[in-house]
Amino acid sequence: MRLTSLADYAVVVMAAAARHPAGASLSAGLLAEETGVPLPTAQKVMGRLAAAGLLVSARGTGGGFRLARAASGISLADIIEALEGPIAMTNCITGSIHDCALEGSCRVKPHLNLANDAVRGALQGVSLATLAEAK
Amino acid sequence: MRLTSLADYAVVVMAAAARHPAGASLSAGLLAEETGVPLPTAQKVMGRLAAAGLLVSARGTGGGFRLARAASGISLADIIEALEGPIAMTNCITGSIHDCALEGSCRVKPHLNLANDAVRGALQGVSLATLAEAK
DNA sequence: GCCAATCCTACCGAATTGGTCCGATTAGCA
DNA sequence: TGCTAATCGGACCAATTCGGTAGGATTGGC
Repeated sequence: MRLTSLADYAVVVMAAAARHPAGASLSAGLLAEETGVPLPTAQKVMGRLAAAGLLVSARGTGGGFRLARAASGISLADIIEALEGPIAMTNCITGSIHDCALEGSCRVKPHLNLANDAVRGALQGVSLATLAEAK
Repeated sequence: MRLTSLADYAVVVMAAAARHPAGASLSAGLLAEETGVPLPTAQKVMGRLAAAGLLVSARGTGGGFRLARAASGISLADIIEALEGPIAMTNCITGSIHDCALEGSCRVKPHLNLANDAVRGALQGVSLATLAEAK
């Protein structure tokens, strides 16, 4: 139940980006310096955030990243899913993967489904706008 | 945000144990057969559950495990913590570990604290008694 | 006193993660 | 119009943790 450090960095970087005026072009170097995140790591994190559609990237001189949508429309769950994949406590939650030998006879799965929804809801309830607030 | 497969197995095994009469001596082999969990894995999982105080172990012939307390007094959070350690989304949540270079200047930590409490609360709200129900 | 059953500890291979480096692309300028 | 500088994008590599296995220690029964 711990998120990876890359996801952790992603939250910090996104919060820093949200403090800038909307639409501004933010390079990985700038945000790395503001947050203290090592530059190479920031690059990787922002690349994945862009691939997930949370950031829009522009290459070349003067390029950089900007938020794909308003900070209030991005949730903590969105950021975590961008780095770690779907929020699913167990493999059997996501309908596509079926590598659990117990599937079918498992008697706790329905209950875990409810618990998973509760966790996911808690993370979706936190918006990036909230995370960017001063304190 | 995904729990390890050992923690997943622990939930299944504990739920199976909770379906037996309270106080009965349950060997790892019995529960492994009932749940479909491989025996060596079940042994390891139950050993950790005993170390965490959720199960009480007895050695020797006729020995085995039994729940340390009533199923209604054991939460999903307890089981997960027994296998994975404290439920803390980030390292900086637990007061003892301080290996984050951003600490002190990090501006999102207070918000993550709230999110972490929400997740933990969701898991503490699910009792083993509920997990053991038929469906 | 011996034997069988059971739990406990230590070890090993494998997969994911975290980090680094180099190449591809674009805008600006001479 | 060609060149340079700046930036993103993808590929590679070491390290940590996870999952599984095997052997040893302990206890109760015959």
